[in-house]
Amino acid sequence: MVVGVLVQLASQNVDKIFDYSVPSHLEESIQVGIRVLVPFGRQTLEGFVLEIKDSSNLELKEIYSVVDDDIVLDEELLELGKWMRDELLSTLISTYQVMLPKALKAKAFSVVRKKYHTFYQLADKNYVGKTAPQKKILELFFEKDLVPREEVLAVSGSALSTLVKNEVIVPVKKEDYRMKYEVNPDDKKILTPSQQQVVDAVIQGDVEKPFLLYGVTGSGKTEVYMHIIEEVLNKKKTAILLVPEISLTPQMVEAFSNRFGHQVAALHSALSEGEKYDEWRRIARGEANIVIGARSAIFAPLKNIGIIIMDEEHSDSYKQGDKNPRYHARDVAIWRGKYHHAPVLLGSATPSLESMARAQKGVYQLLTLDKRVNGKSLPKVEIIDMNQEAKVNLGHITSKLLNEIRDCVSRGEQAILFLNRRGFSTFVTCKNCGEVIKCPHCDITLTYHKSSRMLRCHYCGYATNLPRICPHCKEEALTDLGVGTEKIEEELHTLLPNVRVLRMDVDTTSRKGAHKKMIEAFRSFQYDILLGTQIVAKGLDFPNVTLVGVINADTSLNIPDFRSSENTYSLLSQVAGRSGRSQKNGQVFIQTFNPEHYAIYYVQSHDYLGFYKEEMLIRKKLGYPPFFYLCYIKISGKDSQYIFQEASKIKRSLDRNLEHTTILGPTSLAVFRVNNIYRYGIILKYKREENLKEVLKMVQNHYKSNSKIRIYIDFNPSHF
DNA sequence: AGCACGCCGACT
DNA sequence: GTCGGCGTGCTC
Repeated sequence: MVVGVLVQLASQNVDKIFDYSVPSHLEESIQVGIRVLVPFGRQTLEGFVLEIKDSSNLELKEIYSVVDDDIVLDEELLELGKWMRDELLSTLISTYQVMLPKALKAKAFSVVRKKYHTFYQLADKNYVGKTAPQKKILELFFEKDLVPREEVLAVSGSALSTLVKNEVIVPVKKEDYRMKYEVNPDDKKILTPSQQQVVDAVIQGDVEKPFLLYGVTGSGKTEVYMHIIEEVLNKKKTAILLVPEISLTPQMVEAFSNRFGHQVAALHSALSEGEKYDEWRRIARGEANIVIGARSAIFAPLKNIGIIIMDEEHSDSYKQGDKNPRYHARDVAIWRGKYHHAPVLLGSATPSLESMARAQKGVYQLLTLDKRVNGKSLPKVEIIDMNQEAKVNLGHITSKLLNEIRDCVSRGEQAILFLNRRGFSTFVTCKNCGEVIKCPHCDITLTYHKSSRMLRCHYCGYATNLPRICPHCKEEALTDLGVGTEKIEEELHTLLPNVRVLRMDVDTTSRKGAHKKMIEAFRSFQYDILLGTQIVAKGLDFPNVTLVGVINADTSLNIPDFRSSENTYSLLSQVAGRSGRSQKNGQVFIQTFNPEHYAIYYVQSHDYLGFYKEEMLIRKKLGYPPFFYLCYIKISGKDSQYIFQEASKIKRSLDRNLEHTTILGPTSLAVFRVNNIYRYGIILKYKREENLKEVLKMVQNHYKSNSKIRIYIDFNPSHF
């Protein structure tokens, strides 16, 4: 027997199948998708068995051993990996590695850390208990087949040993999973007619086209997901629910566990590697039918998938942008949906422009929930012009907002204050007039480089010295300073000394469980105001919150990225949606230096489609997605001159070989040097370019054994 | 990714 | 003469 093995080395040079012979005593345990230990040059490596054949014409080494007792990658995932490699120009091994929990991504030798737990099983069904304790123990087996050791011990230790000795009951070792969910059963809620329509459409509809569920904040998307999943489970199928990689994942898991019990498995960053591994095992063994998790949960080893749901589908956390394979979970979801003939449901209150454009074209099926389940209208949004206020008030909270907070608290209601830290302090703004300096060629905010005191354009490379005075109002008021939550907290304490403020940001929530505790404390009204960054913007549901204040709407607007308007609109809509979710009407106040900006203006009228239309015009004009595809090529190395020279060569070669593609760059990255590695970027914009992949592969191959230079290719980057 | 081979400069 | 720099190529 001969096996084709892909070794666990993330290098393009060895990303191919190596043949090994299998000693006869291992033949029985060999399967495609199992891991084996093999000699490789002078080293010993783990690899995946991808092929089994009879012979080879090469002289072969023997595999040392088989690592697992079962396959870790099934046929579907093996195939998916090959598709990802071709689609993303990544190595095959990196696609398989991203599918598995890190505990399985072995170095030289894998340490299996499974924990076991003893259960007892009834072996002699005819045995009648001879003593009272024996009878009691046997009663335990009326209800279940496996009884944990503790439960048996709790009755009587000596009776247990007698029964075991007589082989009436036998011990069974099972893997002990670290995750223990507390389940507080929760009844299913009755859907509104429009929610029910969405469920029916997904369950009975055309599985070939993904669904886009556009549902306003508070329209009850989560309940819709639950009903869909229930229907899928009734058909004995399984479900994946993807949620953005943020701290609210555990909340979602809790809600689903309360509804569906222990068949829910969670895969997200709050779990330790060991816990993730345990959950992964439960899924692989078919003990969990619902997987909830962040990006990589899309690779959950479920069989017979009946639905894939992607909540907050616009979230950029679904795109892996920092390492290979640079995949988007949405694309993988659609692939797996096709494979299983299962519907894919993308849900959002602010769909990405790409998805909405596809829905408009009929590539996706559009479903809409435009009403809140509480029957109330969306909160009233008021925009506070900081340009006026800044002249009379040096603080960050306007007198208008302050008065509203005071009123809200005195009514016995709660407020959320949101500090937008996205894109924090990388741009330069004028304290006097709010002017932000932009690139003369690109209509994109210039990035401030503190070290050189220069402003640069990420896109075209334009650079200029930081001017002393504001080009707009001529005042000496340019600043790159931003504010933090601590400063706002201080300000609140001074202005409203008796109001209880809970500050929530990455600093205060980093401790495990801190996030949940804080949410519970706020919900139980131990605080009046929840002050925080992105963390408070999404998904939280506090019935008593009737006021949402956005302290600085502009920061995310000023990021040098073509998606900055979209991200701002989405963020503001999400945070506005925290207000008035229950019986009382909600209000929202947005402080901004750009009251006229459409990304802010449309939040006021809750007019996503209005925003969408206006943003589409701009994308079309500037040649950005969804009208054009983008591909980002990053070139890096230690010798900056050499890297620039090679980057220029690559650009020229692309110019020669690509006909319908706009090629920008090379420009140095915003953070040009990281760990003494210099980095250049080339941006490709194209609609249709038949031989793009081939040409890029050529570039990759040309440099693959050149250790001085590294090439990264990112299709549809979420940002540059 | 390692590791060996091999071809050049600079030193006990 | 030998030690060691790293460019190149190979791993079933």
